[in-house]
Amino acid sequence: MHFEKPFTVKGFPPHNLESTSTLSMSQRPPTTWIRVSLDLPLADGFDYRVAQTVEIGQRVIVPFGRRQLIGVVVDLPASPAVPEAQVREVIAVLDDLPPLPDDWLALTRFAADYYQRPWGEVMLPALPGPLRRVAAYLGKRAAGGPVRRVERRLERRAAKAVANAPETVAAPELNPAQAAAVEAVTSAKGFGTYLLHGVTGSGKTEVYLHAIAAVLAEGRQALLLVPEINLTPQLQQVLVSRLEAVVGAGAVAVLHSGLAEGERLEAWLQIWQGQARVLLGTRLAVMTPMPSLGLVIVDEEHDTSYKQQEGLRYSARDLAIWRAHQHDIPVVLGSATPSLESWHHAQAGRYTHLSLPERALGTMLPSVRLIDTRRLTLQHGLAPELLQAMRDRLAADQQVLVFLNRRGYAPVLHCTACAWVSQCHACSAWRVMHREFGRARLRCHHCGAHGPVPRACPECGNQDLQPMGRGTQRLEETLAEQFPGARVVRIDADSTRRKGSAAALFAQVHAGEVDILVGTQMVAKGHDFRRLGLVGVLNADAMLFSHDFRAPERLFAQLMQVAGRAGRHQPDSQVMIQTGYPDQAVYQALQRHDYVGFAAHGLEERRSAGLPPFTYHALLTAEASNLAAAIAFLEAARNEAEAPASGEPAPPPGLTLFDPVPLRVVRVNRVERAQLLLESEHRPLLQQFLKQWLPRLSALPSAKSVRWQLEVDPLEI
DNA sequence: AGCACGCCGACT
DNA sequence: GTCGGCGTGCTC
Repeated sequence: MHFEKPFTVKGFPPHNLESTSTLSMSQRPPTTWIRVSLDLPLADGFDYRVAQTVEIGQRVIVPFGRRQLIGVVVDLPASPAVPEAQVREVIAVLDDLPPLPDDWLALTRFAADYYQRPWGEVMLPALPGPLRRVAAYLGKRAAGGPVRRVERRLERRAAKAVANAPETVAAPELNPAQAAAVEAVTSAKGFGTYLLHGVTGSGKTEVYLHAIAAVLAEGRQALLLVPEINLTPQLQQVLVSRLEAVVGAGAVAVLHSGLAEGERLEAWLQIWQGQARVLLGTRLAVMTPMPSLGLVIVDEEHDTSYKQQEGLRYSARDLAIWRAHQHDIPVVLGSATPSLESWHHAQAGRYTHLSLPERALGTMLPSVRLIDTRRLTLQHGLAPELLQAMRDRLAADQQVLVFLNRRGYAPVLHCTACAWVSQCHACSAWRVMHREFGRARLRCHHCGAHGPVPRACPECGNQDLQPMGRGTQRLEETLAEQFPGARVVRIDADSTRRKGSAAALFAQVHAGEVDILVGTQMVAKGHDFRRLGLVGVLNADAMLFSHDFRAPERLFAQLMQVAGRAGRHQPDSQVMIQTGYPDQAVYQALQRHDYVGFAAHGLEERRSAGLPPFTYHALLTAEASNLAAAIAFLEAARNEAEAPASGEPAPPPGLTLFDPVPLRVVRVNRVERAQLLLESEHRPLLQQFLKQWLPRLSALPSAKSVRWQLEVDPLEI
């Protein structure tokens, strides 16, 4: 995202919990009408009557039909928008918190407009659960409300706390490129977007730490976003050890969906009050009120996890940039493989490009070797050259990582006598063969349905059913056979399902108790394996021919990331990629560690094809029990745009509506899905069109028989 | 989205 | 005779 004009925001003095329950009921006359936003897909606001003084940003409990809901006061209208007889009385005005601040209201309002959702559907889910649940206030166990509960917990903890000052863990010296990056960010005056481009191991984290320390020294707050929960513990540790010694214990707060509700509320309050000064969190943290925000950092900015995939489909990275713009402060986007969107902005000079060209420890990047599998006989899917390299590395007491982004034992089971395959009954997908406790089972990765492996083919009775292809379980089995002396461990979504087991498995690897690590993309991010000398990549080609135009970009980022696990401490480390298409641009660029060349090539393709970042997309998706109904709705939606029924404007020139098409996996859980893509070179034009088109879609007769939703800036089409 | 009302099929 | 299926309609 890019913004031309900065705008100013009112300052927010830190709030103090002590004063909140006696929020000043000033001398002003009582309010009569309030407009309240609720978490409903209906309208932006509903009007109520109230007999006391109420401020914008306060939360209220209101009757809605037979229900009671918590909403946020967004306006104090002179008169209600509906006849007075329809207007009901507010049940309670909540004053356990100060009114939500103006800048937070503006942020959520922007997100609601941009992503085309009612305001309340953005605001309320952005609040910690207890603050938006009526039962937390009116229920039997409310006990003064959730905020009071957190206060009491903090008091108890403070009474018990022994002053354990963290030890001035010394900051390592910055290399010149790091120092220049820190200087650029810390000397910035006002809003600016900084694209920090540095390979894995080049020391981006150190730049973040210095920049954060600088804003803390000014008495301001910093927001650091990471793509995944898994990445918070190690970063939290670093932040605490490096920063809390300087600014005091409790300065670092963490927010992600893995926290219990109470913990989440506590961190959220600490940040809003200004007691906590650094917020480390996943995408949801971007909506936390921060009264003295001075710096925003988005680590691994290219990561698709920043885009929420349900409900409000927002991009936390884009909202983070908007927030920095709103507060007139710098925002740093860090990545080894920036998204082409961000790279394009940097090339055009809208973002400041900061580069960390070297590995901080001075070690070399691993060499990348492409193994052309077309004229090779593979042994259980492994090239002789890779097997030999593995033997050599193991003999040298190094670790080996084999990356295969496909979990399970085999992607499909098939009958050797007829055409039967293990198809899912509810989805248009194969059931994947898994080995669980020594027993084979068939599992659908889309709907989760599972069952035993049939003894004989259900079609022809043949008893010889064979797994086709291989997943991580089968690879683990093969490697255990091929390397009888080696300790093989598999890390994927299946082996880490139980809470804490991922951490335990990674700890084993770090402790050197593992020789060969088999893993999916779970192992690609963040981890620094000291003895790792070789990374083997299997079956990456699958992603090469995906229908999605972003697939090559994603493959490149993923393989760079996996490759980055190697050689951070081993001087002669190597990456071996098995491929049937070694001439593909992605692989050629990987071999040269050439992000810049790859990005230039990718952007040129995007430009000539008229794709983002040169155009903007919105995607209308429909689900129904049958595909025809979904398509019919999308056709009606397109007709409504092109030949509007009742004097509404036709779509402006410069906007393209494509044909409705089925999704790649058309049926999931007995629901069939299709989509309609909208494209424009001009973002405001697309926005304007959507705003007046969406209400008309709700009025279509076919809208009632399908479930539909609109996504702005979809990442997958 | 909920939650009601409402009008037709198999069961304590 | 009721429980319950989801169609349709309303919520400041």
